[in-house]
Amino acid sequence: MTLRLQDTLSGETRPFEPLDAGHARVYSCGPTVYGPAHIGNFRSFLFADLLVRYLRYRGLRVTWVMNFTDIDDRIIERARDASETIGVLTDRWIAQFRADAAALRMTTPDVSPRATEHIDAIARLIATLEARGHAYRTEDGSIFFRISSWPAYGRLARLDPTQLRVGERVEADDYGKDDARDFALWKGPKAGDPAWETAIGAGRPGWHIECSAMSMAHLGESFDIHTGGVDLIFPHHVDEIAQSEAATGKPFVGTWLHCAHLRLGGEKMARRVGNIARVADLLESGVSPRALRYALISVHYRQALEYSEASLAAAGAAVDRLDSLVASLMAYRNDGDGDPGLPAALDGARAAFEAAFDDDLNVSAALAALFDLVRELNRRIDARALSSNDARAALDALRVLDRVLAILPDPPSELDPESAAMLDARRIAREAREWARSDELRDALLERGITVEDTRDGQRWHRTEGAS
RNA sequence: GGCGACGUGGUGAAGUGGCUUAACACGGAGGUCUGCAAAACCUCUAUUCAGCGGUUCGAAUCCGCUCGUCGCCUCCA
Repeated sequence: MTLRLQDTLSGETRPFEPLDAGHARVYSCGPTVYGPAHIGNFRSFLFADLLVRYLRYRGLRVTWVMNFTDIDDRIIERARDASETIGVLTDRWIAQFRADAAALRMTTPDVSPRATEHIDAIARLIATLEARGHAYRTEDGSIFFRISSWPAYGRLARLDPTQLRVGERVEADDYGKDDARDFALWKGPKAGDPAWETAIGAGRPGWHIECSAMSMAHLGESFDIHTGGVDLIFPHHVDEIAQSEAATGKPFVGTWLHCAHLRLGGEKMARRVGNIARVADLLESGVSPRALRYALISVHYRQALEYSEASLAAAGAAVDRLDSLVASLMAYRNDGDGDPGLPAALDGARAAFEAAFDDDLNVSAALAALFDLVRELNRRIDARALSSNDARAALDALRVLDRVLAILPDPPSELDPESAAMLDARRIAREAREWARSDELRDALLERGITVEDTRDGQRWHRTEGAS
């Protein structure tokens, strides 16, 4: 069995085969850093994270590029409002994004290019488009892509150009183009706006061309996978394809993957709607970052996902169940011969897990396989069927699957000496059946953020989620 | 107006022609274990897959219609 992915452009689900055998090159449209990303944005970034993690789990080398759009109208506007430079503003929000991403255990991309650091590459790409007759200039120094020069335009979005409701959402055109459907590659200089002096003149890049230039700069003119939210299909990705392929004459991307929206209150989460939630705010209010990650990744990426307090609570409970199992396995001690059925159970779970992910990243089915294993292991723990070595092997197997999911607790760090002493004192009190003293110490440890539970193997402890 | 997606239990959600009289998680009810607590385990919790009609030996799964929800239609992940 191999990984099969559903490509937005062709609509087909087909086996994934990288252009270079054994090396997958992936580009993900990253955030525009004019403010903090919301968890709907993060759903699509975590979907890309899951993809990259699974490709690596499958033994592929992966080069993952996720850009920062650090120049656009909103950034200019915000910087002006705050009387600061766009560099100061975008640095701040990039730092915030990285903190949020780390909290959610998003893999750090191999390259995180910034648009403003690729101005020359962008200018060169535009110059090529001009030379090939796909672009034209307007009086203000802007350069547009001429859609009529590219017959395949719009195929990704399956849009009929004659049916577009031109004018409905298009603001009064600031830049004056030949055809309403043409899009800006380069925006001519405007008083007060940042501009760069380049071989194609002064100005700043349009949005779509950035992603073409940055992906090609780091992954080559043709690469394997391009991800983003469904709302980027049109116009962003449609335009990327047109300008990239018009410039190079080569196929741009092998597989397009698009993540469905996160919803809140039945509607797409969007600043415009006002129904957004932010990572930092949620963590501030005590939400466990792993529960949030679980809530955002636990549904198939092409399925709209409703976010709510209840879904977050359910995710937290599911994560707790995993934590309990991990704690049980770590505390487990038994000198017996071991469970002859264990290897088959572990292998079966792994096979089911992989089959699910191979099927276009069916994470719900993969989680079902994981939780089937959880119940199976708990049963064996209760029955004292495992040996100490079995418990270690089971834990190792869980950690292997977790290379993809990244939802298990971190291996526990050392306890501070004082807490360790309290834990030891409690053990002694329990051996003396001094229950009041035992309960007192349990409460005191809980106040220090350490939850203690008693098992046949003695005490086991874990750090209380959200308290650390 | 155009294009597209979706509608499965109290909730989220797998399953897309027979292996499923429907995974898994959350929630609920009862039980076991236990100094207490917690966890865990066991049993139960959809004769049914928006509605109607059709195809088929057989449909949640294919086709048609109806109803409903959501998304995209120029810079939103």
